[in-house]
Amino acid sequence: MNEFDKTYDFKKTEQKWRNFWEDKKLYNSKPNPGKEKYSVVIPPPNVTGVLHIGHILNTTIQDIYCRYKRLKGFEVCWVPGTDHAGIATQQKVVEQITKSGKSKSDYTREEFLMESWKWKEKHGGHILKQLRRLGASVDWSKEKFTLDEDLSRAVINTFVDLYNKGYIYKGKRIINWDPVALTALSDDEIVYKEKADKLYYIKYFLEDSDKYILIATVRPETMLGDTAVAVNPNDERYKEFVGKYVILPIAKRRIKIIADNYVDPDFGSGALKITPAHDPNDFEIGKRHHLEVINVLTQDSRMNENGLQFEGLNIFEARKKIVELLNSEGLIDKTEEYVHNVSYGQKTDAVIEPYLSDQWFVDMKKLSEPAIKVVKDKSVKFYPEKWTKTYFHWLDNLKDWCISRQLWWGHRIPIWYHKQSAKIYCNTNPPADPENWIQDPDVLDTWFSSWLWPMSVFGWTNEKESNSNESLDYYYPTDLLVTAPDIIFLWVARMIMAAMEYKKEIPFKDVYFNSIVRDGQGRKMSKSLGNSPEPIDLMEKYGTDALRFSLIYLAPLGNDVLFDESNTELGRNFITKLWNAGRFLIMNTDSNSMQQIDANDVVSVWIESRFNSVIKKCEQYLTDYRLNDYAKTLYNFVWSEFCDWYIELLKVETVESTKQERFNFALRIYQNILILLHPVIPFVTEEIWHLVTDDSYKEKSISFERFPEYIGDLSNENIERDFQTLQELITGIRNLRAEHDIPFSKKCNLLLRSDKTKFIENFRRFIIQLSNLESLETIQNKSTVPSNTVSSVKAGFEIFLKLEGLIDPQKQREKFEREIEKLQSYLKSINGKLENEKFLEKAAHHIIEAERKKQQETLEKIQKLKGQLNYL
RNA sequence: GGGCGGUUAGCUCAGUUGGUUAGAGCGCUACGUUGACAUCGUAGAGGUCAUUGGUUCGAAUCCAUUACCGCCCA
Repeated sequence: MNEFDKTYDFKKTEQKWRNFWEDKKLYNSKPNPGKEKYSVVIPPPNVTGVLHIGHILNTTIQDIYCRYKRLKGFEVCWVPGTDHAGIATQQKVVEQITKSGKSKSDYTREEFLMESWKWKEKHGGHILKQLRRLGASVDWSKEKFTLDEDLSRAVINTFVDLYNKGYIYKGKRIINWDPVALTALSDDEIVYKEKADKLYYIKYFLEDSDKYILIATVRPETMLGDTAVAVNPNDERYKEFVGKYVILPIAKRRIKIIADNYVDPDFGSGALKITPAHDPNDFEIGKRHHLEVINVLTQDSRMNENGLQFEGLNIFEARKKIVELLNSEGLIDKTEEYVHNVSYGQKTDAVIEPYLSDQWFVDMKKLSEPAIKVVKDKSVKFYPEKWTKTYFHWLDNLKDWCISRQLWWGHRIPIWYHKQSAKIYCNTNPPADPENWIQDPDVLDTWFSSWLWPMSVFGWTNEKESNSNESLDYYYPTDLLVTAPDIIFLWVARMIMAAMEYKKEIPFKDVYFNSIVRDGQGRKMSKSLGNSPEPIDLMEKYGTDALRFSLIYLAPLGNDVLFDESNTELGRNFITKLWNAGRFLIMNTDSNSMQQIDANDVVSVWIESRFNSVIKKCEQYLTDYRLNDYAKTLYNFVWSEFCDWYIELLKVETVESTKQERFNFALRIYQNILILLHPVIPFVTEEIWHLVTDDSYKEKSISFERFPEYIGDLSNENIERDFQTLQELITGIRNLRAEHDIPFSKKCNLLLRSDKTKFIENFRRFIIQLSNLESLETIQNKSTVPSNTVSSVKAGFEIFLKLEGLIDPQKQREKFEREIEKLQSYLKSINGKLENEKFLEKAAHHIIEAERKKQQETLEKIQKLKGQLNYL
């Protein structure tokens, strides 16, 4: 047997148990028809990802459920993996290439992909190593990657299938175009910076009229692509113009004046030039009004052939020339200084151009209907439920999903265009005559593979024969998904859609949206702010279990958690407490045999009753996904009951049972506490488990013990009530001592006035030892007490403490008067209720009874205090 | 602008279907090393539950209003 050191040293143990679990493949799973399964798929982190505190919370929650269900006897399977993160990975590879003095254009697509795979082999999966460190009880043999051969097949087959069903189409859309990198960017790759610009007010004359409308714009160079002028339909100033035409300056084109609610009458002149090719809002307006779309820019942000005499100039030169020309024609009414947000490419620092381009879309309408239904009818349950509102709101306002990305790293779109004809070929296999076709260069959005994840990790490839296999049939649908709420649309909703489309079955039963972890000031953890504590550092400083426990303790269901490094102390201190309790028990136990011992003394019966209710609470909280309550329940029980009271009571010699019986029983309770705590703090509970069990457990893990069961018969209300009285009495005595500055080390003489002589005799030894008394005398109610005592009233007992020195009667009197006053105001509020006829008429019976009882007790206490006051 | 959520002790937060003298951790105060534990023990101080109004015998809890804060979507 190992030794219990004075404090728990996680550095010595964590690695040991991590290896023990992994080497023995304890958490590997295979379909076992004899057992009920519990399956979870990890939200695949990005291969370029590094562990942040949010992952710790997310992973710990999944681990708690996997470990809990294992302890409940389920066949648990937790699948790990990563996604290929198209944009992020490609960026990393480009960075690497740039560092070596080359550029992406020096590589062919194939060469670039080889570099990407090399990068992935070298750096990818780092985050999984970090999750391993966290103790995640995943099945490593099932690790998946979204670019794995079979998962890729699922993606391509799904594209082809949706294309053939007519759900996928190609369309024009405004995207963020980086004119330097020559690629579309996602919104995440853009930074906004404030920029001082000029707002030009340009006169657009009405056709055949000397009236004009003023148009305010910061981008006059795009006016060559204007195809309408829009005003707000409620704007009285322009009502008469709607439906008429203006002549666009310079281009001299005739464009219509339209009315649209989008226009803000208070901005600029209240009239807006509409350039559908160069502004996403204008594009939407253009669609609504069937406007022509005229692109005036090239891919590198120069004026194209539609730029007339300005063709070839970049946007800044063109702007200058156009303003000059307008000025010379007297068409500029005024200019204003204007500060606005301009988007720049994160990497290139180029001004991002909203650019119209061809993209692939999924028509989401039909896919969304079953997805709404299964959440509405609670086949899929959200925890906390409030997120269903966000979910429905999004689905009700669903837009089509743009799935094409101008990248090389990812699943290439299985579309080929015929070189001569306009024919399009869509198939999982390339055309038979590849020389006559060109494949679409784009790849699919990474989420287009993630949305298949709960199916594809179990071997589903969207081929007929893959619809049923041993793994899929056994593990699917999964039981729980734990994820952050910010990807409810990007991921959760789409997984449900894909599952309903292809499996005709939900992908998971429960969805737990974990808290967002913020810093001490409530800011989201972010790399640029540098406010995220490095989880690995915290794990090294406080221990992995301490970090896990602290986060769970602090993260209530549904609220964000503000996390500061010092919070980790909470978990560390708790673990030390738990450790020391075990250490003490072992120090006092001869054998650590695992034999069943029945409680045969009052203290054991009490703790068993208390522990029994803790089991019930823990199970309920786990079922309800109230993890911080689960952690708090155990924290409070271990610290405030097991250690503060039970262990202290254990130290008291009684005649009822031998020391060995008492301590062996205590050890049994303690072992069960370890099992209850194992899901949240796996390392330390495994370590202690091996210290408090005999050699036959040497090769076993606590992970496969049985979760203790709640047994109604073990609850004993009478004994619990007695112990509550005992605790109040002892606290009252200690309190009285503290009030009179009697150090705890000094033994006192005590007198209890009460008729509950039997109670006092039963608990005499406990009262004496836990209050450190020299003597304990009992006298009947109404007996007189010797002078030179200080007193108080607690739990229905009158407590008299004999003092050696002089007593200050004035101080005593004031104390009593204060207390009586407080009780009387309390009594008044109770009387108020009991004298209220409506209360008596309408309140529930047990509420009234409780008030009567309170009234009675308060009256008695006041009486006793008054007696003591008079006695002074 | 639309949607969702929050406001309880100095700080961070619990408070489950309305019925407590409104709780916890940290911090604070006093005392303390009795053979598990100073990463500790014992005791204590500290709150008009954001505002205003309503429903009710009874509101931190339900409804409405206002103020402030946060998130998502445009």
